[in-house]
Amino acid sequence: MSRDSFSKGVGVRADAQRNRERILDAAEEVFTHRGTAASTEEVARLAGVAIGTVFRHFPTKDDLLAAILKRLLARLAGDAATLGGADGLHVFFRRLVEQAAAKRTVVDLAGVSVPAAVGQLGEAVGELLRQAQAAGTVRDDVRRPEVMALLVSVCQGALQGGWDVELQERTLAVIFAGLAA
Amino acid sequence: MSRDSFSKGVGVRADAQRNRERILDAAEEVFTHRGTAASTEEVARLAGVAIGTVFRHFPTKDDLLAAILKRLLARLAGDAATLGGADGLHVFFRRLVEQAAAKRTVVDLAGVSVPAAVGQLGEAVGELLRQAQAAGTVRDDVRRPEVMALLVSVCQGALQGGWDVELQERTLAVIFAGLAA
Amino acid sequence: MSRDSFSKGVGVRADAQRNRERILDAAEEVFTHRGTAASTEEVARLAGVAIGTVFRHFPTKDDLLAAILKRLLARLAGDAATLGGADGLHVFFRRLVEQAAAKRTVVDLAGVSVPAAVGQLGEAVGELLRQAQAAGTVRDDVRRPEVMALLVSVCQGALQGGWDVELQERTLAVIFAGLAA
Amino acid sequence: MSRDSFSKGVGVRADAQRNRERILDAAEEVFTHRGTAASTEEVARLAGVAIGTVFRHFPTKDDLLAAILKRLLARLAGDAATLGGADGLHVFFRRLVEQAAAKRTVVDLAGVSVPAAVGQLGEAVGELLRQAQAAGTVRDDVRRPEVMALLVSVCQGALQGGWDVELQERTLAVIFAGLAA
DNA sequence: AATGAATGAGACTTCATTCAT
DNA sequence: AATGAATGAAGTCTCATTCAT
Repeated sequence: MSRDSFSKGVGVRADAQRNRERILDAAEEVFTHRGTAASTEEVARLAGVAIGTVFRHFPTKDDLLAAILKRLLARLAGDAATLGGADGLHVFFRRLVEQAAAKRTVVDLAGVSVPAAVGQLGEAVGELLRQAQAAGTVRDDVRRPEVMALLVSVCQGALQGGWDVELQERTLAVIFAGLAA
Repeated sequence: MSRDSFSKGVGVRADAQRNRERILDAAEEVFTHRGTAASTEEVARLAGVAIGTVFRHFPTKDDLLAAILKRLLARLAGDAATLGGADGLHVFFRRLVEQAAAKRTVVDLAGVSVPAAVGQLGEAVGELLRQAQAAGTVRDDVRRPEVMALLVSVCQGALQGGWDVELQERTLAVIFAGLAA
Repeated sequence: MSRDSFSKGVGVRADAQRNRERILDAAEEVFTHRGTAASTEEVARLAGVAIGTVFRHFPTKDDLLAAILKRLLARLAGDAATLGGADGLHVFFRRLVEQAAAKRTVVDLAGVSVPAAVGQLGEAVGELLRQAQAAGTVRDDVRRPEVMALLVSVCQGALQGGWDVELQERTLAVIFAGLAA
Repeated sequence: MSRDSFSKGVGVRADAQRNRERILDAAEEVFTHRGTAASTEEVARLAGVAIGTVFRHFPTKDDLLAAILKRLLARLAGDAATLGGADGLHVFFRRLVEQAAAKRTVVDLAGVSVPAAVGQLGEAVGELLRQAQAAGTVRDDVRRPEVMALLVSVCQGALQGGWDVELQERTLAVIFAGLAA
């Protein structure tokens, strides 16, 4: 009956876990493209589960949104951790902006409580900043808060106007110049 | 304040105009603080009119949002027109960010049709940029599109994190450095 | 000032009367083409008066509908009075059906109180029937109520399916055969 | 009445089906007596379900109206199929008129999309006509379209004036005479 | 008598959430 | 643990009717 190699109890949990992921994936896809106003039912449909299942895993729509944001931030922090060196910060910056231009997640998620999650991202960015300053790519008096602020700002901006690649590069160029030693 | 130079037979119109303004003010207040998802009914309540009156003036919620945006942009363009000189652009930039930090309007209004209005703002910013470059405050190869992009970005960013004055200044400092000759 | 040859008081009344007619014409046009669900405001627009004027003349939408119906029936009764002879009834019948196919009035007006007005129409039809029977065109045992019923029925039917001229003729042919001696 | 031959795992469906029928019944009752302008909320009330349930089953008021019409036509076509012989057409005709006199449905439903459903009814009537002509009860040159037209007409007429049984019979008598050989 | 802005009840519809199966 | 039907509050919008000018 249970389709796992372990006991029933564990089997069920595996199922549940699988559903949880599918729901999160679907939710990211849906809210990312249609904004947070999209209906939870559409998420369920895309995830291939019934609406009740969504609410069993995330008792509230806000819980679902928060979970997406948390996962997204964790992913970004992971990305950042793989970078480093003189221009790790720059690469991360650009990468983030590219993502934001394609998705709406970060923006619309504003308002959802973002407890510790941002903390992780902040630390990762701090590390990149430290390395860039050590390499002399970034001025020494630049501090983490404004880097974070610029990061968030440009991401938000990117998904507004319909930036093309050139505009994105010219905009980043100004910021990179401002950060440069 | 101005009572108008006519007075006979235009009485009702004056009332309607007064209501129109009250509705716009209320709408700006409401949507600005709660986002565009706030209800039209709340706008009516704050404006002190019945819901039907709101819809008589703005047949659709989108019409109302568009009207707010239009008025806001006109106001900003007007502001810009009074500035100039070496650091007119910088002043305008900072002023805008301060406003955005207090309001949500600009952000959430994205998606609403923004016909010619943005045109005005773009031109005003272009003029400020020209003057700043003439005065040598801004590098010559900087062009209007990226200035607009940065402007929008930082406004968006400002109303996310809850920037304090210091963070705002440090963030703008990076951008101004990036723009500098 | 008053554009009539009599006293001011009469002048004003003439204006009001003119408005009343314009409103009735507009209402017939509007309700006839869009059904009784059309808005009173549209009637006012077509009549070229303000909505308040419509309600001054007809305190209720139902009053307006009743007035249209009354006028329509009076008109039909007048038409009938000009006919007669062996086939006056047949001509009237056909004429009515043609009208109904183009308008919706009679149908949708069902439900509105139709006090004495139908009386007039009934009498006119009764007279036509009498003459047709005198001429031997219609069977003697046919009575007014069923003629009225058939009249109403075919009018209603005509504005449903989209009858073409041929179908209308074939349908009337059956009824005329049924009435024939 | 019938409990269905399945029973496991289809429980909810049975409930839903039951509700669907209750809503259709309620809707037929309501729209039939008050016209299509009656509110969907009243339908819900009479059906004993919440308003949301009505819209879950019929996403639009028009969908609900169309469903009623479809069911009504199917029922009529079924009735017709059980008849036949020399006076099947006459019986069907009379039966339909009796129904119409009590309900408003057929009339007001005009305008709602009536896809294939009418087709079924048309065929059934065609068959009755053929049999009546074979039996010599109806003239050979009478064709289906005018029979349908008369059918519709008299139904419409019946629910206008408040026909009593006698008037109904006298009216049908004229039509039957017109159809007779 | 006319105007037209304002009113507010009520219509349709959506959607987060609950709960019987 | 999953399903999906049911719920009902809330939102947008329409329109008959009132009333100040």
